[in-house]
This record gives sequence, structure tokens and C-alpha cells, in this order.
Amino acid sequence: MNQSIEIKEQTKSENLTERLIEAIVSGKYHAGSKISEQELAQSFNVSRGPLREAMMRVEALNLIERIPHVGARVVTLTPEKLAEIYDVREALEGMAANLACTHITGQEIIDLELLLTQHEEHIKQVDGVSYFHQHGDFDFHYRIIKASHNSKLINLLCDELYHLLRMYRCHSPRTQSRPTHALNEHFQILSAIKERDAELAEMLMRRHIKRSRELIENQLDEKEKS
Amino acid sequence: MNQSIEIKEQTKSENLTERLIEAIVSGKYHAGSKISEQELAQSFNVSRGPLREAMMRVEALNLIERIPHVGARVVTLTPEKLAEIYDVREALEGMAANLACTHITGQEIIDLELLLTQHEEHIKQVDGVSYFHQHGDFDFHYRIIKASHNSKLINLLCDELYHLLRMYRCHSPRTQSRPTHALNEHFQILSAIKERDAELAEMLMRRHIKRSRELIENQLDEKEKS
DNA sequence: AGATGTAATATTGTAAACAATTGTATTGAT
DNA sequence: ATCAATACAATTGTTTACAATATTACATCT
Repeated sequence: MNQSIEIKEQTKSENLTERLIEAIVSGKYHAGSKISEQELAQSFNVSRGPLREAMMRVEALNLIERIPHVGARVVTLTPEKLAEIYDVREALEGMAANLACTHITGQEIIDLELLLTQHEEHIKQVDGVSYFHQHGDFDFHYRIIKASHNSKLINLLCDELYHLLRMYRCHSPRTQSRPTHALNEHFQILSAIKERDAELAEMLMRRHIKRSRELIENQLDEKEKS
Repeated sequence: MNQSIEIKEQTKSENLTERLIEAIVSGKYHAGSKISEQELAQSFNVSRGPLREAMMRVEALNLIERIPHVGARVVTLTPEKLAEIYDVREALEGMAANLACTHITGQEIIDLELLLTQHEEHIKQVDGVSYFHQHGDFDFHYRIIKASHNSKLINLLCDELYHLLRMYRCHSPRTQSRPTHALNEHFQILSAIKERDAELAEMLMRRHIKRSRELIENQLDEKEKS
């Protein structure tokens, strides 16, 4: 029950991993910049041993790139890589929506409906403000993924790809969103899941992701022009 | 040019990772068995430092499970996990076939046609023997994945999931296959890719994976009865 | 006899020292 | 002046030693 207290009950190496991820994702260490083991170890007040173990894990998340005997660098985000991730997301989250139709529980459906209703309220109140929606968007997708009840899928999306996506969001200067359209699509997806229509749910989810991808790519194009 | 020699040009930690993977996948360390750091370090003639780093990476591949202050165990394979992996494979390899339609090169198509022709010959010659076909099956899928030219997708399938799948194959006592049917499906998939029909290629690939999944699950059911 | 608590042992987590490789700077030659 | 070679400095890879945690065995108590 006292989860918030127990959270500190972890090894330094694990603690470091999380802090490293946060630091990289939030942009504290700039993309492409070199990461010195000694420096980091000092700034985190640990030895190089646990730090290196943390770096192994962060490397596995593709947040840093290591070259033997040379060093580690924060990964550089490119539009090409973003496109690749979106292709993978489309495939995996589409499958998640598909599987959710079979495995979602009644309670999860109720919770999702409540979530979307709340989003609706927020959008009405703070029309045009996209921050909450970004968070809410993540939240919706997160829950659909969980509702697939496929731990491999959950692991890939929520652990492996999630941080990279967050990194893009943090680094892109205030990506504009489309709250009302996205919300409608969320409602459609949920509706399909409620009707246990796996094919439709998957198709709608993939279309939904494709659209948010197009939005981001258009912004990148515009930024390139300017 | 002298790749085979240069391969040894790597750090102990990396070398260890590969050897650990091989040992686990091949079944040298039994599923569920405990892995002692000290023992392993001695048997590989290295210190615990590099070994632990290797274990971090192997853990990221989901081949072992670690519990802080307790130790690491070889992951236990269950039919449920296998089913989960097949769902992910279906999604990702389906997308790979889809993307291959856009990004495959002329040379890659030529090579694939040659490969399938060779498979055809082999099946005719050694009718009923499935070993080569298993290898060839991997080979075909491997090339389609590469032909997607999506490095993230390639990484997920060929690095993250590949070893787990190999592990299942190694542990299942001679899984029977269906060489001729599978080969036909391969030809169909390649045909769709040649015609740049992304939707069809994806659908065929997904169906192909579903069928090989059903085959394995039936075998598991039979084994359960006996 | 069973259960609980404590001590001993073994294993993992961490730190610090050592070795090896790489990049750089300086020196010399062309 | 530019290029090459060598030596030095700095960083990473590895080993060894130490600290903290968990498991096991034994003893005591109910």
C-alpha cells in the first residue's frame, strides 16, 4: 500500500538508470553530446560500476550510443528515426487495440470511458491548450496497450519505445496538437473495442497514429523551411 | 575485408554477452535454473564486472530475469509467452512486409527469388526433412525484415525477439514443420511485394505467421495430453 | 513438534585501484 | 609549412577488495 515509500527500496544501479533516462529525455544532456563516465559518476555521487550498468540499460533503450574504448553519446534524433518509430508504433498499437477487444476487462472499459469524459471536459474548458491533451493522449494509448494484456507488447511499447517518443516531444518546441479530432478518434476506438470488433479497432488505431504522425511530419517540414 | 578475424576485436563484456546468449538459447543453462555470478565468471575466466554488464544486456533481451540481491534465473518458457511473442511477430513482420513493398531494392528481390528457388530444390530432394527448412524459413523472414529498411523494426525483430524464438525452437524437441505449404506462402508473399501491393503483402505475412503459430500450439497441446 | 528469532554463510551490490586503448600534442623531418 | 611519428594524457575496460543484503541452519521458546 505504501508504494510511494517503497519506491526508494531499490539498488543504486536501478535508481541511476531512471535518473539517467529522465535527464536524457528531458534534454538535460543535449542530443549528440558526449557522456563522460567519470563526470557523471561524480555528479550522481556513485562509483563508475553502477553507472556503467545503468548505461548498459539506457543503451538498450536506444537513448545513448556507445562505442568501445571511445565513449557514449546521447542519441541524435532525426526525422527518419521518428518515422521509423511511428511505423513500429502503428504496427504494435494496432495489434494492441486488436488484442484489447479480446482481453479487456469490464472495469477497464469503465475506466476508459471515464477518462475520455474527463478529457472532453478539459478540452471544453481550456480550448486550444494542448498540454493536458498530450498527457491525456499518452494516457489513453497507455491504457489501450495495457488492456491488450500482452506483457511483451506492453514491455516493447511502454518501456522500449516510450522514452524515445517522450524525448521527441520534449525536444520539439511545443508540438501543436489537435485535441478535438484526436478525442473523437479515441471515442471511436473505444467504441470498436466495446463491440469487440478487433479488425475495426486495429484499423482505427492505425489510422489515428498515422494522422498524428502526419501532423508531426508537417511541423518538421515547416521548421525546415524556416 | 578480413571480417572473420576482426570479429574477435571486441571487448570482453561484448564477447561474454554473445557467449551467454548462445549458452542460454542452446539450453546449456536450463530454463529456470539459477545463474551464479561467481561461478559464471570463473567458467568464462573473467571478473564479475564484465559479466554483470553482459547480464544487464541479456536481461534486456528477456533471456534471464534478475531480482535485486537475490540473483538471476534463466527465463522459463511458457506457452502463454510464446503466444504473446507470436502476436508481436505478427504485427511487426506484417509491417515489415508492408514496408518492404516500398523500400525493397531490385537486387534484394532477385536474391529472394534465388533463395526461394533453392528452398524448392532442397524440399524436392529431401522430402520430409524439416531441418533445412527451419533454417530457410528464418532466412526468408530475416530478409523480408531487412528489406523493410526500417532499422528500428530490424532491431526489434532480429535482436530482441530473435533469440527468444530460437530458444523455443531449441527447447522444443524437433518441432514438425510444413515445408511445402510454407514455401508456397513465401512465394505468394514475395509475389505481392514484387507487385508493390503493401496491403496484400502484410495480410499474407500475417496469415503465414498465424498458421505457423497454430502448428506450434497444436503440438504443445498434444504434448500436454501425453 | 512446530514455529520463531538469531547467528553464520554465501551471494549480490558498490567502490576503488589497475590495465589497455584511444586521441592529442609535440617534435622532427621533408 | 605540412605531414608523419612518437610520446603523453585522458578515458574506458577490467580486476580486486569491501559492504550490504538475503538465505540457511541452528537454537530456543511456546
